[in-house]
Amino acid sequence: MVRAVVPELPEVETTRLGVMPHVLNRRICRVVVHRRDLRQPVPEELESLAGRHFTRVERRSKYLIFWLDDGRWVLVHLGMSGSLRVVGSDADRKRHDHVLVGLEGGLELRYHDPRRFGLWLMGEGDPLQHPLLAKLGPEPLGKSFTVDVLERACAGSRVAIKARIMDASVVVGVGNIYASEALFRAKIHPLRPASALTHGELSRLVRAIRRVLRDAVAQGGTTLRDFVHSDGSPGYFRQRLMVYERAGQPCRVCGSPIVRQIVGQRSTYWCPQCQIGSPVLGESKSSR
DNA sequence: ACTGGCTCCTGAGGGC
DNA sequence: TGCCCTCAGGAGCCAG
Repeated sequence: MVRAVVPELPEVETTRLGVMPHVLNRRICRVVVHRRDLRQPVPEELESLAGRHFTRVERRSKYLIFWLDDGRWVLVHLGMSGSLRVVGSDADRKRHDHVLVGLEGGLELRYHDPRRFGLWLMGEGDPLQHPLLAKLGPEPLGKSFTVDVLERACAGSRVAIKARIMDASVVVGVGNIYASEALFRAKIHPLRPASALTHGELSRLVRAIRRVLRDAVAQGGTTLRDFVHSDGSPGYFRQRLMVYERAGQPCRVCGSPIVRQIVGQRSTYWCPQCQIGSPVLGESKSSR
């Protein structure tokens, strides 16, 4: 029952670290786009990159920024099912390998994305000013994500805290899996209205988000070899999950059955015993 | 200004 | 064995 792993921030960071050493300063021989219809059309400009090379690979939120030697950049988002890997250029192309970046030395950077929710964009200047990046909140592992910042974002908000921490304008990189996991670790009920949390609870939550993401990034490090010369997808790790996808199973701390409910259109899991709090919000009556 | 809901897409898994 | 149905989800966008 291993579901396809959705790339969350740790997976994106692991991808960056895995891909970077193989693509940096290696001349691009050719770019082939097999399917252009991702979330937005893959820019045709991409196919004229032969002769250029990448000088840096950075990450902002779940976006990867590949800097070119002429000042332009390529922005890649993995969406829900995207992955990047480096293979020998003679490796068989798999179904859903949509973008191939051939590099000197017989290597190829390949973008694989069955659901095509991903994104490839090009631009120049400051990528952080791009409309998709300009309004993003702080990086969860950076210094600017503090209790005060979260407290301000939650003040006066009646939204469930789980939805609040998944809002990229509050803090980036907290996807559906890690939102449930962080709330469990902070012992906070996911349905509590954001404004009802105390300073102490928000402080716990900030620490839990950082811990859960940092641990996952650290684990990702052990899978880096899978990014090269592998015919499979990158070996995304599976962190030991405490609640996610464990509905009905005993809580690893107290043994109570884990509860699942749709919150804000997304599956949400929690332990009714460990995560106390009186959700003031009504039942979600989503049709999904 | 907030907030909730819809949308893109395909593969996996369950039921029969 | 095989078909059909449902579900999952990042995040931009839109409407109330």
